[in-house]
Amino acid sequence: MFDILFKYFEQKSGLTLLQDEKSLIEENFKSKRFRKKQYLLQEGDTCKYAGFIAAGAARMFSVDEKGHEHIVRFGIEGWWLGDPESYTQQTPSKFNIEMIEDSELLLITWDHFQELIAAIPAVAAATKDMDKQSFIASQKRIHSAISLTAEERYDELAKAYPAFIQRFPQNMIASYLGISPETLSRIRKNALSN
Amino acid sequence: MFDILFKYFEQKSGLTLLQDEKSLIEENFKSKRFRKKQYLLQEGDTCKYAGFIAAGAARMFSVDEKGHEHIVRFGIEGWWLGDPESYTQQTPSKFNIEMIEDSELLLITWDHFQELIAAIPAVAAATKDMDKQSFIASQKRIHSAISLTAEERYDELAKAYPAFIQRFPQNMIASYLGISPETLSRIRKNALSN
DNA sequence: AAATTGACTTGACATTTGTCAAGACTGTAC
DNA sequence: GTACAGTCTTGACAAATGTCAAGTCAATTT
Repeated sequence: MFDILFKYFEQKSGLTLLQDEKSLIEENFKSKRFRKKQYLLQEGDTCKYAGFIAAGAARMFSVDEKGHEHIVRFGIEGWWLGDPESYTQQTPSKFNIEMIEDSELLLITWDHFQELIAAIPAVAAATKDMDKQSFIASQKRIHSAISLTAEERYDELAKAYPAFIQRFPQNMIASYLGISPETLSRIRKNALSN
Repeated sequence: MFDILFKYFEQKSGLTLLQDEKSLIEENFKSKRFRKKQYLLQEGDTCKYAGFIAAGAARMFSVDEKGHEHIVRFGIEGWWLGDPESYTQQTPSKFNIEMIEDSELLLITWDHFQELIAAIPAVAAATKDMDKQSFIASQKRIHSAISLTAEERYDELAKAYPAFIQRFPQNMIASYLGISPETLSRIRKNALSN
């Protein structure tokens, strides 16, 4: 069950983990099962754990005054969950993280993560790479948001992450794109005739 | 002129730079003046240098098929310029970086930056922090883009970066927010009566 | 000083997107 | 098997935003 995590660190870092290092990782993460609709983080709470998704899927979202949900991020196997701001600074989060499917998460606190980074070069390198890639991906999404129409944003998502389209309900995809479910339904309808 | 850069590394890292380290930094960066409207990076070129803004201001933007510009990022004194994707992977960029004012930049190639990171703990720590903060800031902007109206996005920007509002022309602020200059003009007009 | 350019505003109108309400359909719970 | 909740679709209409064109103003150039 930790294998996917070891593989992640090794691939991202380009290094190989020693047996000792693997043991250290296992000691610092704790594995936990989540049922669909269960929360890893709720608005107002501090993000105590970052979670590596060994299996399953989740979403991070906010809820506005009108009760509308806005999905900031999806996560599937091999991705990380957590509100970076709340996690690194231990401040209350504005977001919720909820499982979309039954999931298996590997959890770690900020302090334990810092220990691993200090002790294991592969973890340090992988983390660094992760932050950089996250930033690059975010820039792309910002660029889409300010420069494309709803339909273009949908097409781009379908192309970049086709798995999302099949795996997540349409209303969540709409929320992720920042449009209403009705608009997305109409976009998809139009697409058929093109 | 390098003082602002030294201060940046020290503040971000919480460490103090030794004299040797300062010298090493000076050797690896090169200082260059840019006139207003001059480009640091043009679409299609590879982002050879990252630039630390010692003085001045700039914008990073794309141009779509209709000739419309979309500003992904602003930069002012103490901020960095560069397309992270193009810079770290040395691939052609989709963006342009242009000075909004006469500016003084401290430039460094990717390879030289890696050398500094390896040699100077304060630079390594500051860079790590920078990536994390950039990601957090990006997440906030994504959240605004998908959940707020044009007016709310403007208000948020005015609150978070009041300096931008005074310093940059309205049409650029509009482009940054992903709205037309006319819409921003009307938003500002309405705001007066509230 | 006259001409030119760029930034901003304003009005009229078009287009996109959101909202509300209703209905079809599916899978799940009881 | 029936009821129920969730998801998606569709239509009618409202609201937000974009587009085009014209005009003002200030700064810059000639």
